[in-house]
Amino acid sequence: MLDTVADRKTARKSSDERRDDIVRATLGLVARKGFAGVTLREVATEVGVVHGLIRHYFASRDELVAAAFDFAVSSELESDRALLDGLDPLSALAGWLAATPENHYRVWIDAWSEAARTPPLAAALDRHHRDCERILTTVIERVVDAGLGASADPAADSRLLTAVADGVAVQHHAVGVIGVEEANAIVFGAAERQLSLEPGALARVNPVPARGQWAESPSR
Amino acid sequence: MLDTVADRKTARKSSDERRDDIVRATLGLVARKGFAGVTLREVATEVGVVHGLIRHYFASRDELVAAAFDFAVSSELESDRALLDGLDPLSALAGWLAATPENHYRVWIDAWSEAARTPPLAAALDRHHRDCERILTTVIERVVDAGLGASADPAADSRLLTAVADGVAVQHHAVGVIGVEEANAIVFGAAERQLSLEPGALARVNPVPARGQWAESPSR
DNA sequence: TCCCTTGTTGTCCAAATGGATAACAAAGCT
DNA sequence: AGCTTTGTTATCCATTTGGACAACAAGGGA
Repeated sequence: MLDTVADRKTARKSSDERRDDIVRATLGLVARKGFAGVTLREVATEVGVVHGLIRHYFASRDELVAAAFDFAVSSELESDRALLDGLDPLSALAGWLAATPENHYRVWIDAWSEAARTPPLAAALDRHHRDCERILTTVIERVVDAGLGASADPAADSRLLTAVADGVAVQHHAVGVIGVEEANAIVFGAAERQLSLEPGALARVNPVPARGQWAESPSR
Repeated sequence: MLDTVADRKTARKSSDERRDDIVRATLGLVARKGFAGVTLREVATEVGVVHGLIRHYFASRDELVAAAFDFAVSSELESDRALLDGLDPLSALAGWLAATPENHYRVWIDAWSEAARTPPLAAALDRHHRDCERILTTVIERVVDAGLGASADPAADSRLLTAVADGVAVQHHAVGVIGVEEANAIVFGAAERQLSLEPGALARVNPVPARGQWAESPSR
């Protein structure tokens, strides 16, 4: 029998592929509806399968959202490591501090509120946050080593700038009182002042390297 | 007949009183379970009534949580205004920037994530955020007028310090990577640097005036 | 005191959700 | 080709939730 287009709908996907689709769809749904708003049936619909199938891959709804968050954490970390290498210190710093995409940050804001009620999520959040601070610390040290700026305590500066970036992201993504240019201006300005860079050093980095984010399921 | 203890359970509360109880209980529940996790039945149980009664005061669940959030915003704003008056500039600044209570901030973090899906909540959040920035701007201007510090652009400094405070609050309340002393130290340090205060000026304010928060239903 | 307003309860209902299970079908192995 | 594994579907179920409604009872005004 010919392998017609109509046959594709019965084509079975490999286990890994399907699992990946489900996780990605879940993550996208988390960004739109929040952790508490994710529904097995909605995930299934998005993937194009019956909701019972999800049970075949994940023992429970909690396990599913945990897997989705883990995926977000690791894929982000992966792209972050990639960002670090192969960029001059100032570009790396600017790229790290620049505003991240909408759905990207929504997941984190949701994670902040859900962490209090979901211990495994809290653990993953803690891990991710420390990783972020550590990465920024390294970037700061590179800037200092290159003689482009100064920092008496890179770890402390990293913590402060992380707070600024998060707070600005809230103003930008959640509250919506500032736009992306203004958000970047505030964060860049704070970093320049804190690290004794020449004013405008970060704003001049162009184009600002964009931090990665998970891709929507590519097969749909 | 005597007004015995047993009679109290049949005592009918005034409309305003009951409504207030419901709103307060809802707000407490929002802090613990998040906006999406609030259930009419749970609110009713906490207040000690049947869940159907809530419908008598609020047309829908959405209206209830909106009312609860409005209450949080206004009661906070009220206590904030009170904080402003009758305090010297530095104490006001320190009191404003100091870490706020746990359940207090949980509501805001939840609001950040829910605002994207609940327009009225987004509106209230926007209003509140601007109020907060304006209040801090005023405090900064008082500090400058008193000759205790400097600010080229109080509104911009207010925005930055608000971001720092929010970001630090996330690290403290949601992620839990820092304690309350460390949180205050970071925010105070940032403010001292940004406003050219003498180092330690804010940390020396003692006792730091505590910002108010809504009270749990007092009748229970 | 009678009555009307309204705070309050108890109960019912349809919809949605997470989970369980049995039948089925596509792959892969021998 | 037969058989086992496992991806997949179609249903079923118990539970929870927001909402609707009728009956009741406490207060307050005439």
